[in-house]
Amino acid sequence: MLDLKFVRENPQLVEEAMRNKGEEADLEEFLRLDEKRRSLLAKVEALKNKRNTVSRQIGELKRKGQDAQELLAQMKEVAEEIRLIDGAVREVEDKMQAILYYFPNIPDEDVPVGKDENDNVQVRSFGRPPEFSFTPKAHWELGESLGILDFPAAGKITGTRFALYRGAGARLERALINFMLDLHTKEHGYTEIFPPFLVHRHSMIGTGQLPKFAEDAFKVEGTDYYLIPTAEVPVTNLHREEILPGEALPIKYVAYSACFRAEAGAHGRDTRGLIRQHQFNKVELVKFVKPEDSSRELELLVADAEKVLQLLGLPYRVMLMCTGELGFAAAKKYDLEVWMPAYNTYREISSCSNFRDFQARRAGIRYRPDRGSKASYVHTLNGSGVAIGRTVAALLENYQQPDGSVLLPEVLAPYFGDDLLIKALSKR
RNA sequence: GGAUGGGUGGCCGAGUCUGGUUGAAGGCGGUGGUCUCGAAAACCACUGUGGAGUAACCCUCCACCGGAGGUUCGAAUCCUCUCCCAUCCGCCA
Repeated sequence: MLDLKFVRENPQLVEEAMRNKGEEADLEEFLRLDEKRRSLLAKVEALKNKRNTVSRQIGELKRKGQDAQELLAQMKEVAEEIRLIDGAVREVEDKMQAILYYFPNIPDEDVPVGKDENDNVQVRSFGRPPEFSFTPKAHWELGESLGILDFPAAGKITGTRFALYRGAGARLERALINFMLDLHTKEHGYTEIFPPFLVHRHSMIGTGQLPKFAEDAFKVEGTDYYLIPTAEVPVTNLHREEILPGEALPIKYVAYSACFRAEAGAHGRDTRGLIRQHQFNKVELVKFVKPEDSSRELELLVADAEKVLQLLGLPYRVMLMCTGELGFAAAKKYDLEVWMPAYNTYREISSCSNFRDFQARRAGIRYRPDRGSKASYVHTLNGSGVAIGRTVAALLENYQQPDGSVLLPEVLAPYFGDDLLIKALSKR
């Protein structure tokens, strides 16, 4: 959420941000309502002042046992007038709030202006796509022939866009979660959080999933609970409506969670494999930092996520997202894209964003720079560190052998077990 | 699910029965000062947030005692609804 005063004083910047991000909200109506609100406030506050003054007089008179009938009658009218204008003010404010929630965050100045993925800028890359002496198989083919991924079974139990992992597949998923959590806690200084997977509406609003993206979320019928689309939601809201001491910053959390996404509007895309699921696992990094540090902290966050892929030996590239790909709440975003042999291209495996004070304002997360000084909003950042399902897919495809087996990288041995070769079992 | 007790400023904690200078006693913490070679202690002063007016972080006014309504000239205080917390009982992984 943007600051009301910021919008009032910089309408052209808001306009520009909406244009570049491809977002829409009624800025003109908003500014008109703002004027109306202020004129109403001037009126009603003068009346309230009168009411307060006279009410005090009435109290005084009553205490002395004198008659206050005349003032009482007079104030009855004033009270009615106040009630009317207050109602009007609230109506205007509700409308303003509704629009304010729909203004996107302002992109950083170094974010390239662009429309779609073709305008993203590659920042750097790591590793080389492996060369195969055979035609590499897609991960779902490998997974099925190895007996470690069973999509038909998931379809039978639940439906499309769900996966069932079996045997070594299930163990690999679990191993990756632990590998990433250990890396970020032991090497990168994050504190591990295991959050609730269901949150209420205020949390969803706090991080920006609501009200605008309601159709992307799963809501539990008959309750006010939503299945989290990412651990970002519970973990960022951990400090909702709090004032953090300045010396506590930066705060760095890492959390594993299952993630649930309706994937509305993604019909027909990535229908096969692990790439796009209604439920997937993810290890998420979340930071709360001082405003002056957030640009640097984003770079560090990206580096922490990259470390995962480097250790796993997966080729990837770092992309700086253009304005059109930034998303609603982010001011700047890098995507990590991992090489997928069967797709013959790079696919997103991590998304690292700086939200500046956009989420913090919505969620009321502040800090006190020094003891005794005024509280102001923190900056929040988060990024996948990284998506587990897509990592499994990438490992299967990149480490596949001519005979259809998969040889996992050494670094996973402590988590997966010493036998890193996944072979097809003859059983059925 | 049933019963009871609670939610007040950065924190603790009065006030609610008996509505009226109560933005809210007192304490802690914080800031500034006196004292001191310096520090501690003691003492003094200051110390919430948001909004409107304004060139303005001076000032004036308005709002805020979990949240939303209501009664009233006037609500932290009375009424209704709701959320959360604690304890006990029941149920349960």
